[in-house]
Amino acid sequence: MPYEVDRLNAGERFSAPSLEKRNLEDFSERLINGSPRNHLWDIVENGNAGIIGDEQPQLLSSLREDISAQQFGIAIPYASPSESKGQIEGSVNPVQPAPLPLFAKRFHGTLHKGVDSSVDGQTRNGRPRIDARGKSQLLPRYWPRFTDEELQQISGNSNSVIKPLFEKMLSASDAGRIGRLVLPKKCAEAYFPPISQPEGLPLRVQDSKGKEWIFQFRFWPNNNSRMYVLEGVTPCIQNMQLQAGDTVTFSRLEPEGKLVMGFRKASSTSQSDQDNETSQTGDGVSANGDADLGPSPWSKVDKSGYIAKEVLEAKSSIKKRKSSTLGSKSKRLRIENEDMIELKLTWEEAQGLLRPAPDHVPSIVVIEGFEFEEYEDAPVLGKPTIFAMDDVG
DNA sequence: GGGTTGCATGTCGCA
DNA sequence: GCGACATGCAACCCG
Repeated sequence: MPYEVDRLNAGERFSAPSLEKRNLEDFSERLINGSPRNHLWDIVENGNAGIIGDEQPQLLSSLREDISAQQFGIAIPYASPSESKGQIEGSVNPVQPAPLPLFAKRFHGTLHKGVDSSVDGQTRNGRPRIDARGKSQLLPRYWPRFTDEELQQISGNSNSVIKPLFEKMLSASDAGRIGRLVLPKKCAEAYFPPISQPEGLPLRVQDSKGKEWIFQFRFWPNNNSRMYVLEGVTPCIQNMQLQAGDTVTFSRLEPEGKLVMGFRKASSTSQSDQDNETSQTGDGVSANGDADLGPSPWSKVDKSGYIAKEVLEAKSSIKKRKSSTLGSKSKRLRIENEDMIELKLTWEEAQGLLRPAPDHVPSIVVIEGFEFEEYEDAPVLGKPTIFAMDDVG
């Protein structure tokens, strides 16, 4: 799959310490805000009917919730009229991946695959428009961290492009037997069809091995807000042998519009980065559920975190879940500490990924003997953009 | 009695 | 202070 890196010159550097706080905030917001709107733009521009066009009548009948859902398909992102309008007006890359994790080191391996400067004009500075400030702002822990291998695996050999949407670490209750996966509100509202009734609607999701699941996407009234959940996820979670602390990822196949659910084992994330070793269970079934699919890309994704755990560990995952002595809070702390380590590493790496926004000349500031380049505008972070070609190239 | 469902409540992080 | 989220728990259902 061809890749491009927007406006990234590895040789150029951006002086991170010189970033003003507001610029960093701007920067992240621009990244974050880009995704949902970009997707809507895809739909509007490409006339993408999502998966509805070829979906089961049963599913169609369930999509009574909203006319927009019927038009755009299950995977429609929710966007307010104003947001939609703003997006249409915007100049975005039609196939730009969804929110880029600011310091996601798993993109690291992709970044040197080439630079295609020909697309610079598509997304000015590679940044989504910056209006709708604060809207659709996803917490960093929900930013998807996909490697190119992961993306390729999900999209398979088809011409589909995969759009990372978000990811979520499974809590104890998510991975429990109740079968309810609490969805981050902003993610749910951004990437799932809008629902007006608590009953919600069925949502068809394809897992990483192509198996399709139907979850009930719904919400509960919660104070004056909503709490979005996916119900009926237990079979899927058990099938994937997930447990609390693991991460499920949501992405979307374009142009089909299919929601794709992947996962990442918590225990393999850090270890895999150190080991750089692929493991697969003895029976040929990797822990991500890719059973005997031949040389699956999962099997070679050393850095992706999609690394199989030992088969015994996998088999005992349910028992372990019950016997886990880690409280959810302490587990969360532990995991977030791991993220901090990851963040530190990636920040160093990110130094090489940042470059100043064009048309900005830095002012040199000397602080304690060190020279810093100070920019008024936020840096541009190179990121892998998957682009698809149509019939005419 | 066990499982499921729907809501309430506590905690935490962010503005 | 408020919103989001994790989880507790009571009500309900079903075998």
